[in-house]
This record gives sequence, C-alpha cells and structure tokens, in this order.
Amino acid sequence: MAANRSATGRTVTSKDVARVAGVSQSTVSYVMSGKRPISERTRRIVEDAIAQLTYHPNAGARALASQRTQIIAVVMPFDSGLGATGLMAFIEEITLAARARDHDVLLVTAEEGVDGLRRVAGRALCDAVVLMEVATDDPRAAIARELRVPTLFIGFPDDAAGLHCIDFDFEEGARLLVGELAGAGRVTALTWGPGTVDRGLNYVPRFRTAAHEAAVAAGVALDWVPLERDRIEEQVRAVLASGTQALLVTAHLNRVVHAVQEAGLRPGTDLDLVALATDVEATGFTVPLTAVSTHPRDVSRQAMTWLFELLEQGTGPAQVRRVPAFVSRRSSVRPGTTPHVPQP
Amino acid sequence: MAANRSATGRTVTSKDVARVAGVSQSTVSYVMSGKRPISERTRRIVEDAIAQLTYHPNAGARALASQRTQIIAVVMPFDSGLGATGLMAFIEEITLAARARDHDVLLVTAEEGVDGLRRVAGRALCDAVVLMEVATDDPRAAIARELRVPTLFIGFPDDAAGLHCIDFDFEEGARLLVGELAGAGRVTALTWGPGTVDRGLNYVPRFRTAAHEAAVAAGVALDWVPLERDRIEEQVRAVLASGTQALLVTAHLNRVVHAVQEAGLRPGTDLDLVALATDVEATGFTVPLTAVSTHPRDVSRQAMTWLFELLEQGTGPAQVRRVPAFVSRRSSVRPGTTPHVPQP
DNA sequence: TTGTACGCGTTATCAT
DNA sequence: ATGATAACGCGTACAA
Repeated sequence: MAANRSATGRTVTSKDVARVAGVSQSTVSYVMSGKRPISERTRRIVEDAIAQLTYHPNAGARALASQRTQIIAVVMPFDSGLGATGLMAFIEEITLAARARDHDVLLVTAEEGVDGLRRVAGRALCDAVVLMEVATDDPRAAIARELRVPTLFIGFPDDAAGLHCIDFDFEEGARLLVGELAGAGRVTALTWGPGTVDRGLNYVPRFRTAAHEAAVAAGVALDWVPLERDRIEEQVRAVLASGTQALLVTAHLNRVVHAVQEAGLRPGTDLDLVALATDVEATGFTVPLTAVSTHPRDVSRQAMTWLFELLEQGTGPAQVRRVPAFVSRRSSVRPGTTPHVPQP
Repeated sequence: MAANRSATGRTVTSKDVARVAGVSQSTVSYVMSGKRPISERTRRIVEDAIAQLTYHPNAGARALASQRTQIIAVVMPFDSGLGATGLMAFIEEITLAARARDHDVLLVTAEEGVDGLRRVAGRALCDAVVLMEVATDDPRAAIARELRVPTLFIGFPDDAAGLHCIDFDFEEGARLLVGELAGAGRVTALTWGPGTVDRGLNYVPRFRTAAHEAAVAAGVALDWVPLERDRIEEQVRAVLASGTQALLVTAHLNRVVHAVQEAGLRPGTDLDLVALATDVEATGFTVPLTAVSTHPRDVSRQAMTWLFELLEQGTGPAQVRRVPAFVSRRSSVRPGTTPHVPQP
C-alpha cells in the first residue's frame, strides 16, 4: 500500500493515527517528538498504529507549525575550479551529514546568485544555507548578514565580518607546495584559468599571494601561468620548452600530466611536479604525485558540524575557520629539490 | 532588510501585504496565482505592497493549502558508472529544468534506497521523483507504482510495467560501437567493473547483450573484460599483450587510454579504440576518440520535460522511452576496420 | 471584481 | 500522563 495513503487513497494524518490508537491527536505528536513524557503503554499503542497505517508526518504542516523545515539549502556551482569530482565529494558529504541529522538537502544553483538566497530564505524553504563558490567580493555576503537563517560560507569573501566562513587553508597549501620545490630555483605554477579567475573565486588570490610570498622567502622565481581551457597542451609545451624543471599545478591536472608525458618527460625523473588536488586525482597517474590535498570531504564535514551547532545552539558569533593543509610526499619530485625539512 | 522580515523581525505574511494594500488577504493570493481576474488598479497596489515589504509566500503554508510543494526529488547515486562528470551533468540539467518551471530540487541519496522514496513521498516533501541508478531488479519499482507522486525512472528495470522510464539507448549504442570495429575480427570490451555490476545497474546487461548479439551478427569475437578499479593498468597491459587490436571501452576511459599510451601504443595508428563516453571525455585526449556519447544532458532534459507533462496533465500511461544513440567518428579507429557503411 | 470564512496537518500552550 | 484547542500562512469555495 502506498506510503501515507489509506486504501481509499486518502492521506493518512496524525488524526487517523490518533483514532486507531484511541488517543488524542496531540498525543501522537508528542510520541513522535518525545517532547513530553509518555507512558510506555500509550507509546506502544501509538507506535503500532503509526506502523500499521504507514503514517508519515506532513512536511508542510510541520514546517508551518514548527517554523522548521528540516531542510538545508546548498548553493552550488556546476562548473567550479574544483572539478566535478571535488564538487560531488562536497555535496555527498553535505547530504550525508544532513541525513544523519534527519535533514534534507535542497539544491540551489550558484547561477541564481543573490535571488536564490532571497528566495529560499524568504519562502522559508530551509533552516540553513551552505554557500560554495564564494567570490572575493561576494554580493551574497551582504544578504547573508541579514538573513533569517544561519548561512555558512565555504570560502572567505574579502569582507567576512559578521559571517560564518570555513575553508581549506589554501594559503598554507601554497606555502607547502612551494616549499617542496624550494630547491628548484625556478618554479612555474600552472593554475586556474580565466574562467575561474573571472568569477573572482576567493581562493585564487589567497593561493597566489601566499605562493608568491613563499617563493620570495625561499629564493625561488615563481612564474604564474593561468591555464586556458583550449590551449592547455600548447601552454604546457611552451613552459617545458622554456626550460622549467619544476611545476606546481592547481588546475586541469589530468591534461597537464598528459601533456608532460606526451613530451616524453616523467615527473620525479625528468622534472618535479607537485599538485593541489584530491588524493584520488594525485594517485591516479602512473607516477603518484606529491600533492597537497584539498580534502573536500573534511571541509564539508566540518562545515556541517558547525552548521548544526549554529542551528541547535542559536547562531553563534561570526568566525572564520581554516581546515589545515598537509603535503603528501609521493614520487613526482626528485630527491634534492625538496630541502631537508621534516614532513609536517 | 532581510527578505520576508519586517524591521521588527516579524515574518511578513500575505495578511501584511493585504493590510498595506488595503485589500483582503485572498485578493493578495489571487494576484499572485492569477487564478481569478483582478482589476488593473488593485493588481498594481498589491504588487507594490509586495515589493515594498519584500514579501515571499511561505512554502510550508502554501504546500499545506495547495497540496503542491513545487519540489522535485532527485534520487541520485554518489558513485556511479557514469563518473562524476556525467552525474553532475545530470543534476545540472535537472535543476535547471526544474527552476525554469519555478520548482526546486531536493537531493536524495540512492543509498537510502526504498526508504528514501517512502520518506519523500510519504511526507509530501515533493511533487514528483526522478530516480537514477536504476537496477535490473529494482525494489523501488514496486513502491513507485503505488506512490502518490509521479515517478520517473532514468533507466529500465526488468519489470517496467506501470512505470515511466526513460534512458539513453544503450542497446543501439552497443551495436554502433561494435559496428565501428566490425572489421577487426576480434574485439575486447573493457567495461564496468564488479562495483558497478554488483549493484545490478540495468544498463550493463542491456549494453552487454546487445554488444554480443551485434558481434555475432558481424562475425567478430567479443571478449568482455570487467575492469577492476585496483588493477586497470595491469588488465589493459594483459589485454594488449594478448594481441587484441580493437578496444571497446565503456568505463574508466581515462586510465585505459593512459595505460595504452604508456604501452607505447597510439589509438588510430597502432590499434583501434572506441568508447562509450561523454563528448568532453572523448575529445579530451591527444587522439580524439570515436565514441558513442551518452548525452546525459539530453536524457535529463527529456526526462524533465516528460515529468512536467505528467505533473500538469495528470499522470499519463506508463511508457518506456529511449534517447537515440549516435556515433561520432573521430580518429581513434584505423581506416579499414570500420566496414564502409554511411555514418548514421 | 472583491471579501469572508474555512480547511490544510502540524506543534505547542493551556487545561485537567 | 493525557486531552482540547489555538495558532501557523496560504488557497479557494462561497457570498456579495
């Protein structure tokens, strides 16, 4: 029999459960919420009736009465600097975390921008919002500050005042990667292209600035090369032809490594290559790559933990949190180009 | 000012709009729905009040009163035979299609299985359901047949009676790919591994059966090799060592092509390689691959069009729809191994 | 063309 | 420990 429908097709309500159980409707409600003591006997009777009728509480009615939707809105880009794998990892973790607390996930496209936020919050479609793909100068920041619902930014807008932000520590990641190549003298960063940069994604300048500072400190020359989707192979060839022996890759890893191999070069043997990538990406090649992992799963898990704290304990003080970065040394860097410092 | 909140923090309701506009609450409702004629004058007044108060209708209340949530539930796998890129393409199209009709998308993990379906339908969390990652013997089929809400399967369970199903034409795709290699005498299919097969995904046997039939008809010997995540490179080497000159790849394309190139072989020159893959995947290599594209975007677009028809015109007759398959001939097959038939 | 009034299915506050 | 009952905010039949 269909869930929440009687044999006659009518919707099963808590009233029906009450009738079958021979109790009042409010008792049914309290049995479900556990918000007041119920005798063992009635609880059993009610629970049996619930099971027998396959009763499910109506989400709309519940939301209306309780001012809680049990829904988390996730504002997500479809084309991100993270790549599809990273994105999926994010939303998978977010969804699992939400379900673990009996919440559901509503998907909102980042393309909706400011209006999307207004809509889901204004219509009371959700209890909280998670925002990805944060821009340096993100117009949604202003809105979030006045929103009815707690809003969590994954990423740091320039003005994070009054906001709850969490992100991977791209700055430390940059320092670590440059550190791995400190003995190279000259390093070329193959990085996010115009598509990503134009959207003003916050982590690009964060990474770039930190990388340049670390390069200066280590005494290496750092070239910054944004990869253009249509000419990546060409760009890689040019870079290799220029004599660079050390590559720091933050985007389009697959195609870069491909192109390097096409050129007859092997990371860890003929040149040094480090990457900012997920672990699966870094280990998916013939030569496993020394890399800093962005750990999208850790970030989203911590984000959700925080979000539910805000939800349960009332919206806490604004704060910016960083998820620590680590290097995984594998075999894409030749011994000697990394100065002898203990692996963090 | 925060959306749907007055300066005092109270929620803005249609009653407030009515008061400001000097009309009754029902008039506000009718202005929004357009379900009865409204004089130009009142419409203007009401719309001004709505804008002034930044009024947004409460989703829960609306759902309760109208029995419509304006939400589509999408039951999605996180680890699919499609890969992250294919999945993202699916949910992007679905979300865009939903938004284009003023609906939102609720994400449900396939892991929730039967319970997930029961929950979203039972709680009236959504108006319709889209189901991906359909198994040959899918337990959700039985439930879907009795559900309150229209349910669309992307994929064909063995018993599709009474269901609405749509999918890419994997059978025709298999025939086309085998056809491209018909002159090869012997073909090895590098295909979905145990992880995918174990879940009983419907398209695996659909593709396999059609491929074998086409092979028999064309007089070629077809080896079927499920790829195991941990030994793909090894498997590819073994296959190449066995002397196969023609590869038909349906999974892990990236790693397979990698391994082939590592072996010093070049598709289109030293051997023939065709793939079942998205266009971006097929063209992302040094040698663009002859491939049948699964066109996830087409499939989901058509699925959503159908779904909204069901939603608007009442749930129509059960039906199975196929999205046609085409080959894109590129340069990974040597001239001569494809018999001279005009490209479809 | 517009207003009145009821119901949608819960939660939660009074009572008892 | 349990039962009535008033919101919650919107849609819509019925009146005017």
